[in-house]
Amino acid sequence: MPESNSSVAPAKPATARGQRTRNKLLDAAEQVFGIQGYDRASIVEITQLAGVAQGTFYVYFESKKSIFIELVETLGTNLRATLREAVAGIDTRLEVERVGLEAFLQFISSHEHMYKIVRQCEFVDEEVYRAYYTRMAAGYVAGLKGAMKRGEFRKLNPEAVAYALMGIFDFVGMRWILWEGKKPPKRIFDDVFALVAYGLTPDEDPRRGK
Amino acid sequence: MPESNSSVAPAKPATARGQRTRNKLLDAAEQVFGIQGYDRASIVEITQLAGVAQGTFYVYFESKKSIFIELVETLGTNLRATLREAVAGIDTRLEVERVGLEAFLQFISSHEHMYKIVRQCEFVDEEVYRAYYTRMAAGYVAGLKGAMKRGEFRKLNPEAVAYALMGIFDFVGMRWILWEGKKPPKRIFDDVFALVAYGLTPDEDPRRGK
DNA sequence: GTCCAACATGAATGACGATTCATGTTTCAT
DNA sequence: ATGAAACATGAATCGTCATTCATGTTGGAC
Repeated sequence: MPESNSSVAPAKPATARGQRTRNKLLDAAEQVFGIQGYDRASIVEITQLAGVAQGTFYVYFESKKSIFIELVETLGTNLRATLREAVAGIDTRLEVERVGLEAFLQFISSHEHMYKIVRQCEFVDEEVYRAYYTRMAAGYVAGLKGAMKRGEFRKLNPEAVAYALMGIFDFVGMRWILWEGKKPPKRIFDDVFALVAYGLTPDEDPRRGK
Repeated sequence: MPESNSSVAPAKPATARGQRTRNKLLDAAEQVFGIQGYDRASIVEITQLAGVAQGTFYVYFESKKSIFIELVETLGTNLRATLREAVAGIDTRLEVERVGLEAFLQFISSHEHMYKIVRQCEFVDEEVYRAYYTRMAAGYVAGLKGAMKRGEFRKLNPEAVAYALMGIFDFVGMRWILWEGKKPPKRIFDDVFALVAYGLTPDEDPRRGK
């Protein structure tokens, strides 16, 4: 039996040329999806930007949806790996938060299309979208639990805290990096961090806090 | 001169019947945009759900885009009004935060499509999208400044705090109301609030805090 | 150097959907 | 009651796209 295929998922490229073309398509797709959004993005535009013919797209990807999902999952995996590496070896948990925020802002600075791509995903494949956040949250929760157990952090529901912190990062990134086009000034960064660390309530003890 | 029109913006309805039909279309559009997303939503589907003919749509709206924008702006205006009323007359600012969070969660509980509609807006009209958040932030900043001046809140950059808090609310709402389908349990709500009020750092004074 | 799997091509197919338009129907001010 | 403005209709128009396919081209294993 010589393969029963007809329109199954394309195999991974077998040669270097194939790999190169596939990557060109992924890069182009990240641009186009990021700027136009999923539905307005067209395969024509992606292939043109990648410098290949329309049909070539289907040599490497099963569908418009499948390349999009691959993009989202890759971005998520890379972000999580980046954060993991950034905080590896840091021993105080509060410092982990600071460095994590810094690394997050850095990452999205160099992947300007992440936001739009991830948000579009909500409409393309809800499960993939949720997985993006639940996996991120899971990593977070693990760290938070440890810090709470050790008494480094106030004892709160770790998942609630994880989503709250992700929300802060997301919105601060949107406001400054996405809208302003640059990392927030130190003054902003420090104040966000102070809010996370100490909350809105001023300290009674004037020696601590700002 | 009897009107030079041909395809200008439709006038507001002049009769009660017109008003009713227009509202049916807006309601249907909220459903359809919220479920399908902007691009996948079709005028056919909106008019069918509203129980009118396709052509009727263009009696009241200039385009698919214009009804969508009207929806976003109305939702934003209503949310801001709701929050304003909810916190009116509350004198301690921390209590304002608590009640505001509560009211926010309540509002989105009864407008399950808000999230998706607002997020789609990023791709439909970026300016409208930003305005949604900048207007919300502006209201917030005003309140925060006052509380900081009075010493009720730690002195931090009010805009940074506003976006951080909006981020928290947004993500907590997404995680519990959107994904779980119900308001977060009290335990979650309280912990989110505790984080906002006191931060991650545990109190040295064991009398305060959880 | 040959040859074949892998890769590349771009025109054709088939759907779908926003908007327009020519034509009816209803409302209400007089 | 009545006529004109408002409102309602749904078929027709004009584009746009994802995906397929029949056909060429290429690289590297032997």
